[in-house]
Amino acid sequence: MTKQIQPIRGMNDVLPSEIGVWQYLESSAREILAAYGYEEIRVPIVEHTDLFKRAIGEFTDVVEKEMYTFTDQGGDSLTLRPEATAGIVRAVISNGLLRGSRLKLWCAGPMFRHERPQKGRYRQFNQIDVEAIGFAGPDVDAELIALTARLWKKLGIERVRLQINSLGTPESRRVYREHLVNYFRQHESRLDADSRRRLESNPLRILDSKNPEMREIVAGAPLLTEHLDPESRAHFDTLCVMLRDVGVEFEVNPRLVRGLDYYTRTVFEWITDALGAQDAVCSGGRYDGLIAQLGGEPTPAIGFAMGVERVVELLVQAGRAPARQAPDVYVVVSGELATKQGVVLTERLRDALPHRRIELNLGGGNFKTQFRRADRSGARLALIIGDDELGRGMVALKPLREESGQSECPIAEVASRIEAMLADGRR
RNA sequence: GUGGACGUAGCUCAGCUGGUAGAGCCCCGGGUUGUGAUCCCGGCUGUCGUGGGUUCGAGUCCCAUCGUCCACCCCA
Repeated sequence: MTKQIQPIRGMNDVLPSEIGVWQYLESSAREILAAYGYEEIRVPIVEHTDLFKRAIGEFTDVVEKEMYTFTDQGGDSLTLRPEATAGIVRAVISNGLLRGSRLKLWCAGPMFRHERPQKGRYRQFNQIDVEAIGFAGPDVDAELIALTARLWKKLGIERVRLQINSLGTPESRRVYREHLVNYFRQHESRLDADSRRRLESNPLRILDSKNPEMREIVAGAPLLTEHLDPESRAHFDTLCVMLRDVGVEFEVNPRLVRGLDYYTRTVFEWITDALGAQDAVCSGGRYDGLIAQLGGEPTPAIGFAMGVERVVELLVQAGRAPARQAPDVYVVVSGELATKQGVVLTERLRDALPHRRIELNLGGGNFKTQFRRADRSGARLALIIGDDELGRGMVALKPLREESGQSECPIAEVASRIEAMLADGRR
């Protein structure tokens, strides 16, 4: 035996037994996005490293230590995308799609971050990413959030709640940041090691500390919401009113800070208590400055990313994982002639009943074996093709999920007979 | 990057204080020669994660390494 090759840490296979939930989530999302007028865009998984550095921020954890970066044969530094927005914005600019037009786009696929894996966090993970470009809001903010609420409802997910906040403009945030740093400096002796580090790198994150000992200091800190510029204040107030008007419940969390540098004004996050330490299921916000920062016309925009693995886990926990698709008919063959005819008759059956799942027994096996396979497959009907029956121009049909016995029918009528039996036994 | 727990057949796991491995499920065959899910009988599978060390002897002790899980950091 040669040595087996191991899978890469933090990268998972989605097996056929699990794929049903994924498809359920994807098709539900696809449907709702289409209903809101969003169009799919597909962009590369690899981009120039500089794109992410400029978009996400040079000194964020994602860029500093979590990117899969490599040099290609031409000597360029490339990176596997750690998030989707940067690539989508780049594509919009590269293809000249801006020019005053307004875009509603979505994109789904894998992202890559070199982190230590844990529950709900993997090195290759999937996101459904939605972006509305060219809208200043707050109406689009409200609609986008309503879209996500509608998706949870459609999926039957209840263990999520919405938190929102406003980060204001870059200017007001900078002013606030100074207030915050001043405040924490006064209490520096009481800060834990992580928080002291953040004082330099990202003071806003101290507000988000999970250390209970930090709670008191954090509680006394100045709030971002108290330092918003008037326009951001109005924007946020209107958003809150709109959300109430459409019946989306939310909490304002003045300590909600996003990790990526590009966010401005509205930020939101759907969180759950069902996934251990990883509580964010879907989050995003407004990034009014990013497009200009990447070389496009200054254009306001908002977007969010949904963690597919996390939502899949919520669906599984909620018992919303669809059952594996079983065949409608399993074709059992007996005898040399019947084995040959089995292929032909099954193909004809597929012509006649294209919407039915028909599984032909392949690779031989005696009757007992074939029936066992038929049973395990979950098929509702067994179609029996034997040399005896063929000699008389007949085949046999046996229901596998009910008591009623086996019956014969002429080959010419088999399609309509199967259809009748399947329709008959329906729930 | 840091910390803790764990790695025994395809899967779930047992294996006491060291004496060269077991159960259930799955899979395959059989129980009158063409009929499943129950029942009965039989059968297959493991370099006990990997590499060293201690020992007459290690799945069982020690070290290292890889991997999994959970948490920190950070994030979807």
